[in-house]
Amino acid sequence: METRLELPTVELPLFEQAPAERADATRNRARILDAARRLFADRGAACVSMDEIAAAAGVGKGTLFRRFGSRAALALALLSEREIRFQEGFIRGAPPLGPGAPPLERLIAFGEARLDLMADHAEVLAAAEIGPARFDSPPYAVYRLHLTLLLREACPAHDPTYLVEALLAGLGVDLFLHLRGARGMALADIKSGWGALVGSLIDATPAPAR
Amino acid sequence: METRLELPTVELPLFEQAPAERADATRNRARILDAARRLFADRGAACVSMDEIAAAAGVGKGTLFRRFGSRAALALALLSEREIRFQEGFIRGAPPLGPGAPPLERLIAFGEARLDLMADHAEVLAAAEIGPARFDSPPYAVYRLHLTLLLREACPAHDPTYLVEALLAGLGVDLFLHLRGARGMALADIKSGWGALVGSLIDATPAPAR
DNA sequence: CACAGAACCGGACCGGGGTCCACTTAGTAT
DNA sequence: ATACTAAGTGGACCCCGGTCCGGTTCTGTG
Repeated sequence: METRLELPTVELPLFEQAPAERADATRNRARILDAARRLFADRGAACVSMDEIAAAAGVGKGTLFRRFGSRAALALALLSEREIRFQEGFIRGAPPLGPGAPPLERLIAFGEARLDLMADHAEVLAAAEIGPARFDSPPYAVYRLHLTLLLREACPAHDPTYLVEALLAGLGVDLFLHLRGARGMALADIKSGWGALVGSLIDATPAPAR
Repeated sequence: METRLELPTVELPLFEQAPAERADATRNRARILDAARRLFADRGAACVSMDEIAAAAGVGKGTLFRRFGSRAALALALLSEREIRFQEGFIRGAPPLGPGAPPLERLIAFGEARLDLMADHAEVLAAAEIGPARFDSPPYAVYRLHLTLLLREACPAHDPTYLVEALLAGLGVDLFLHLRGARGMALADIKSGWGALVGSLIDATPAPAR
């Protein structure tokens, strides 16, 4: 509770990156990621506690949470590399996933790629996209933007806001696990279901010509 | 560890309901539900712990969990009355929600009624439909069946399995809360989004005639 | 090199959901 | 009325994710 005399320093940061973390911090981050990756692979993500990861990384629990903030964020970090590849696929990649193909085909390809991603990393992904916070994750925001653009292009008649979120809900991890598990669907079935969904959605636009 | 001499009594139960719980158990169940309802209403479902409910009900925590099994199940029980009304609406009620209207209109009405339900009880519902277990809840099974029948009728061309689940995902509570909160959508916007979604879906069927 | 202070560290701690089990009690059979 | 038993009870206990804070270590500065 003291009076500040000096004016707040005017920084001209504009895109200055985070002030560079200390060497030991970087080392610990790597250790943690390694340990987590190993434990998750060995015993299944669901059966590994944060304490165990911390112990395996030779690090205190506080450090672990200081670095990653939450279990979900740690899981997300583990997938970031794969996630980035996926995003680049639909942003800059080759058609039909990337630009160049008609929107419907890009939509289908997007869903199928996302389904492949889930098939490969369902467990970790399930740990990452947990709780209502999943809607605020960076990947979700990217997906949302991508689908919004595609839908605007494909069926400008509708306000895409709800449509986008509903479609993304159809690509959620826990739904995926439910479909694969309790409902016994094969990956291919889900893919063709997705195709039917977006196909119908877009064919139905009162398009001038098909 | 003693030998049973008499043969096991042969009951002829076939649909006999659960062996009738003891009087004190019934009384405690009522107390718990009362306490939970009051606390949820007063302070918001998210801010009430199971210990608090047990204490307010004058009951041990063990009892609480023996009766309801989990926090989610307790929340579900709180909503059962309202839930049953909703279900009767679309099973036996008047059109367009109930039988008699064409499937598309029933689908639209179903979504809107479910959205109303969520708007009224979002908090408790969010406590009830949490985690992957939500797919196994009795209401979910009823919804699934209902949508499956409607879709089979409306667009027999497609396998409804995935479609049903995807549509239901678009009516999930946490998506709802996200839309209302972070995305700032009004209830009416969501409803019209739902209408557009199922509308497109069904119009698109290669129907012989509309 | 010495220093200051920010960034970092680790593990004790917290609250919450869920489980366990020794004890009590409501119904039942005699 | 009495004895028996299965259902019921309650609170101590466990594990887990997440927070806090006193002490430590790195790194820019003089």
